Amino acid sequence: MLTKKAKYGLKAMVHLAGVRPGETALVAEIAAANQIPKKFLDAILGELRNAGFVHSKKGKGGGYMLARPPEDIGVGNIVRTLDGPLAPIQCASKTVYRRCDDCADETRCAVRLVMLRAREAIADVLDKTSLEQMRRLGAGDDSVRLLVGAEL
Amino acid sequence: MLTKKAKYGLKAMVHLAGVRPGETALVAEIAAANQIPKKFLDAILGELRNAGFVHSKKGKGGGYMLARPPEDIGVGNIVRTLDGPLAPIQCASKTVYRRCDDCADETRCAVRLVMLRAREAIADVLDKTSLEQMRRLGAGDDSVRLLVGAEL
DNA sequence: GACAAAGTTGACTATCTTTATAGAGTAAAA
DNA sequence: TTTTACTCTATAAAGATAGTCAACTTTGTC
Repeated sequence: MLTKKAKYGLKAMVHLAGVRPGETALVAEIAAANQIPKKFLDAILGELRNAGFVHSKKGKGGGYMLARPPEDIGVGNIVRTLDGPLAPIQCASKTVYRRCDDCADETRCAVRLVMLRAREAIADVLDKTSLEQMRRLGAGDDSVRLLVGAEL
Repeated sequence: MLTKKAKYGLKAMVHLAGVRPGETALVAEIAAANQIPKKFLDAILGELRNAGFVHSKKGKGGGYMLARPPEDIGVGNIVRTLDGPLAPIQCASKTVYRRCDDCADETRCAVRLVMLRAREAIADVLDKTSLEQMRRLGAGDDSVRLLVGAEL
């Protein structure tokens, strides 16, 4: 389950992908537009800044902006930054693998073997979708739908 | 992210799928074999019983057993029982859909539209894998691998 | 057959960690 | 000197786990 942190973070990133390049958006503005508690969003954007996804500027005319064009930002990596690995279980993660302490032989752990496949499936969606594609989905731009996945 | 509850529950179900039909397994036994805190497993098996996945018998010779043959139990439904919907986000769930309060027009919510695809991908793995297939994966039975998914 | 004893699950509480949020105030830029 | 991001602390809810005792079921024994 995606936490609210990642959900809010993704919404904020989509918002930022929607402002004209070079311009900034205020935290208060993003929070109001997306119904996100402002203080929480403060912390989330802080993390995204530390991870290098966004830049910030203080003072009048300040705010947040994307650090890179939205085509170059993968949705999966945003989620990883805020919620940790995509894998449903740590021992099935490729980026932040960690052995389960409650597993004698992990090569034969049925749960892990199934979750490896689940991880693969999730990553296949999130890592192949860019922030820009995600934004267009929400904008009702049908041209991306085929790229991202079948119509539901 | 799968909670420990679901992880432990799945391990217990695999364990139960491994005992001879008609026989039971003790909570203490399952807990020891899989390194699960016994008390926690008590509660988990209680939920699985209420959901109709397992039967329990008290007293000497008692214990837990599967309520149905493991071929008829979907991994996805076990996870749903213990952790709730598979969808990373409630508004993308098909079984327990609930509207996001922080979303004006959900048909245009970029986050939801991406997560619908993620949900689809997860369900495609977990709902098409039976408990028996999962057990065989862990048992090193290669014959199921092609059915369940590509080799990793 | 009655009854105690032992083996089990089941239910209720309590504690600790993580998630989600709020408040008040600090630092920097224009 | 106003406007904005940033930090620090605090609090409430949910998840994860342990402890205690109650309820039930078999099994032996007198």
